[in-house]
Amino acid sequence: MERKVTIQDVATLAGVSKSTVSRYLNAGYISDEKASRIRSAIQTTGFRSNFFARRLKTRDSKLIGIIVPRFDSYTGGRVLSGMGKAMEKAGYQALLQVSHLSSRYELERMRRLRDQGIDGLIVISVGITEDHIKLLEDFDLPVIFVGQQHPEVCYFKVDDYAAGRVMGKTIRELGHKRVVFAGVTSSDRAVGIERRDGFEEVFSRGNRGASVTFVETGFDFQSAYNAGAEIMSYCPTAIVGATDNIGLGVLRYLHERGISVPEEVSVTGFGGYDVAALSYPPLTTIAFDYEGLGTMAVENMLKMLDGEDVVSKDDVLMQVVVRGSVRKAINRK
Amino acid sequence: MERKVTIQDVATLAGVSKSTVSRYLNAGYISDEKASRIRSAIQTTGFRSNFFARRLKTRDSKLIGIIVPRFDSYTGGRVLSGMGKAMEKAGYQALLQVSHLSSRYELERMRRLRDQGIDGLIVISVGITEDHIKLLEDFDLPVIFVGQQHPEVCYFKVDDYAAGRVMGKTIRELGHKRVVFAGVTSSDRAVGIERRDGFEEVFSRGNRGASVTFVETGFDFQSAYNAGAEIMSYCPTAIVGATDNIGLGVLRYLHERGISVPEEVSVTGFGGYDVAALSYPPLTTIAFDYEGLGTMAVENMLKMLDGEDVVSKDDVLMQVVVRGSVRKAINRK
DNA sequence: CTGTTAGCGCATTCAG
DNA sequence: CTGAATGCGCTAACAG
Repeated sequence: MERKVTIQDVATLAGVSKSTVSRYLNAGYISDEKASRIRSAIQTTGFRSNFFARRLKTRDSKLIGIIVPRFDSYTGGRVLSGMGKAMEKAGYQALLQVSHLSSRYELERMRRLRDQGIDGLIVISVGITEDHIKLLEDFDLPVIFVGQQHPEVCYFKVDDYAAGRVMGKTIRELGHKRVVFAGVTSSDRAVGIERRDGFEEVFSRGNRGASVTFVETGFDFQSAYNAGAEIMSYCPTAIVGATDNIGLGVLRYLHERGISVPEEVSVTGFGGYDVAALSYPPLTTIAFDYEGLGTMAVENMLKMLDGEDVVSKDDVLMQVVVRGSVRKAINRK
Repeated sequence: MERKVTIQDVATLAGVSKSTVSRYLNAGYISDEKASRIRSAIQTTGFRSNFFARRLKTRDSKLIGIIVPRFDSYTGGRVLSGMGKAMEKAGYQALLQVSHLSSRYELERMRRLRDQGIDGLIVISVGITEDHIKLLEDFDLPVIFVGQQHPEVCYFKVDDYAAGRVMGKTIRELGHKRVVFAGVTSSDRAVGIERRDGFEEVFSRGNRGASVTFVETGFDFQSAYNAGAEIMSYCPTAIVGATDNIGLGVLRYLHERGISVPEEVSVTGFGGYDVAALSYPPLTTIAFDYEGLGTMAVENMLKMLDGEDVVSKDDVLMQVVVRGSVRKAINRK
């Protein structure tokens, strides 16, 4: 347990004062001679400045708190990846917390992170509630939400409503009439409500004989798979999963039951997970630029940290990816 | 920019001294009366103790640095997930960095993290080199490596060699003779060398007429796909991918070329990615308990932090998962 | 260009 | 049980 070497040790060894060393460290005015003496003193002592002492003075930590719903999620991974790039470029680090897809945990993590000396907080949220707004009142640091929206906060997200509409248009134009929308809890506004509403809006309006039945599942592959029987009980010609995971779970169910896709029923998802290209048949989906979303969130956080104003954005790039899992409906009588 | 409220403010408002407040905060001796006065003072001021000041005194940060190869990787996500659970339980947080699958970056991140006031460091490594060992010499904090091994460090990993052997046995028993092993760079000891060596050892030894050709690809799906033509040029009856991603990439290539699996050629992977169950046909693989690995790494880090000794472990649970992508070889003349 | 002097906010002796 | 005093290691005026 060797004593930690401090800036003082370096100073005495180099025969200068603490402040001179500090200046050396922080690009201040230094004569070449002393600079080199200090350099070698640091070398021999193996000095490394104390992170906490420094931060106690300077007031900023170069730390951004990030809350993700899960670690092992495709979407989260992509968003984080985009965030990582932007943070790295700016010399920031991530302090990570997981909400386990729970609003309660999310709030708890927000509170905890706030007290950890971070400069800003980014929450990949599972839904922005009144409790969030209330909590934000005694936040003295910038907060950005990702993936969900609320008029009173700064957020960045994909346009789930538009995505739903695009999907509605796609399925409608293929002539499908009996559709099951396999979605998630409406406590998730973006995925649970917006995608569904967008879909129904375009698909149903003035579409004679069209019906869309809602079946609720969880977010994971498995729970979608489990809902397979219920879904099929409605004899749909198309099944729209609210996420690619759901679409894939359904696909698996159908495959095991020997129900052929897309001949007997079309299946789609949302998200653009690259693994969705590997299923059999490959899943038609709407691909979002999650990485871009992450980058955008961080870049705007940096702006906020810089005192600039930022405006929320909910129309991150997306793209319909039509693959083998859909075809024109055969509307039997 | 309202002044930050400090422990002093609370003290004066409550009519006690700073130290009493500090004691209140840290479970010291306090009279009930003062305790409640302090409680309400904290309430009204909205006091929150300064993270950095606290850490400057107490010397520990409850922060564990973690380096992952990528954010958007299945394996990394699972390991992180396991780590997250264990850290949470112990009240630790993760300071995250990405190595981008590069040894150079990995070293750089290790250095950076070391100077960030973390209590310990866990590196999901892409390969432990001499530079790592050298760097470790002036590390004054516990370091654990995950996924790779080296006699001079503490590490936790799955038994890649054994996994290779198991796969070798599996393929051999199915009667395959002409095999292509689609692997990765040998700079990755675990995945690039151990899995391959284990496979060859069991598959080739005394296996009359057996041959295994090595084709190098990257870690990602796409580069495996790109290697498809080269792989097939050897006319294998079985293709063993060093990871599930590689297996899936190959599968995709074959599917697009109309080469049927497993009728014409068997394909396998390593890892147990859950998406590998969704491919067509579902991929035979060896599943590792990555989440358990992550948990184990953190639990042992906590031990080290506690001054206990820990021993490296390289035999994390694994399990062969035989799915539709393999069948008995038809060894035509 | 450089040394001296003050704290940053908190935890922790040490006397009461 | 409590308050006063001290210092963690560093940066930032302030005078030279």
